[in-house]
Amino acid sequence: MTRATTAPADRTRARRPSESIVADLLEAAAVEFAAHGFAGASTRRIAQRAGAHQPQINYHFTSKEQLWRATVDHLFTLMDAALPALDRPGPLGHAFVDLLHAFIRFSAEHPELDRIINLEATVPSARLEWLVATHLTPRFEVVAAGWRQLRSEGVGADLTAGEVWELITSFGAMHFANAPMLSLLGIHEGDGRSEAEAHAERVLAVLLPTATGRAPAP
Amino acid sequence: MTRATTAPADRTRARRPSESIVADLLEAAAVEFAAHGFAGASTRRIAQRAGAHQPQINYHFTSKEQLWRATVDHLFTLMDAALPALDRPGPLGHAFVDLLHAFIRFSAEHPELDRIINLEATVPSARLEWLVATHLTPRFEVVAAGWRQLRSEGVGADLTAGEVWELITSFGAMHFANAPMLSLLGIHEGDGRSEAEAHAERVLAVLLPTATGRAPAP
DNA sequence: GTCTATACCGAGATAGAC
DNA sequence: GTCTATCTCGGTATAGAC
Repeated sequence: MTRATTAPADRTRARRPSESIVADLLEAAAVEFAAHGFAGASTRRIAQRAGAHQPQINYHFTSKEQLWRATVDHLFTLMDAALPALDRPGPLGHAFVDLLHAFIRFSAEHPELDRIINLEATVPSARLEWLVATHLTPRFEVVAAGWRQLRSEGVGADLTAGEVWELITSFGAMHFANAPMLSLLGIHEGDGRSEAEAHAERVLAVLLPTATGRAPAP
Repeated sequence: MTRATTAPADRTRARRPSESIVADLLEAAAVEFAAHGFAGASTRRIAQRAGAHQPQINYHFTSKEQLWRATVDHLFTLMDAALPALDRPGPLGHAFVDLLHAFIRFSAEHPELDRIINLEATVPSARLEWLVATHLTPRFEVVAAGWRQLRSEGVGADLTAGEVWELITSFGAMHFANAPMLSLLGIHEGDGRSEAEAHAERVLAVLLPTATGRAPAP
């Protein structure tokens, strides 16, 4: 493949038509940052994975740090597009169930976001502060308000909003973020779409044990 | 402090009496590996934190990789010393409750181990294979056998052994491993010893909702 | 066993031709 | 905007005096 011109084809990497380089760099950066963390990831490898040259990262993103932030922004944009709103018309419980299913499904398809968040979560840093203030806090507020409303209606397990958030982001997302380890352990049935739905039901069995016709599997 | 000899005191680091260097290096390595991952941690910083010189790491541990494995071994040794056995005399349910309390308490006191595991869990590697085969699989087998026994006695929520393992290691341990993020989010009340007990009760409320006089808080 | 000096490599970032 | 060449820095590991 790679075009058959008269020029030597054994170039380090075929020249790119310059169209989607930024998008390709963001996608490659998500994989590398998720796999090795900010410090461990290298811009050389990111560029190589995207079929670009390393200095193009500095040209398009100024610095490695800016590339990291753009990558996180990009992944959250993808996630928002995949999640339904919580304040739509109809029963809040149904909206909550749908939101959780969509979140788990997204975590299965894009484990990179949860991995990146977990990699930053353990040590204070400017990146973590930015991540929490920019992306996590606003979303937590929405979920927390929804959960408190549900609880005031007598629905849901006896858990605080914070505990619900922790349960969803740890137990819910870790199943896919840590898939390589769980696979070696013999847990993790397979990455099929049905696996995401099954896992969402597991989480819901804990959060909404008796609500809206939902019950623990027999 | 640091001894007042005639020699210049502004040495990079005071000379060590050579007694506990290995132990100090292991402790420093746990902190640095937990904070930055294997690739992101640097042997220079580890040595500096331990009050040693960087080449001493290669002398005592041969390589960075061997230092990492020794660090993991060390942390698991600490954990084993802090956990009660599951097959002691008496009701298995009680032993299970005690084990979980001790595990959560250890996770609160030594969040480094869970952090190191999570940092490796997301990408296949020789280190991950070693970690799972050497340390995780044997312990998982014990917990899984205990859980299946409990279930056969009609005790415990309707969860597989794998799901119980995931719940404990993610929701149970993440509360302390990700404390910096949760603190910025406004979750996480404080690191007190009572916080560990409270969190263990939360996990048990999910795992053993109705067993042995245990019930969800009113 | 400890410490200094250093070899060697790969990192991020920049300059400048194209 | 792209690409090559290169600067500078920090990484791991090793040699050899003490």
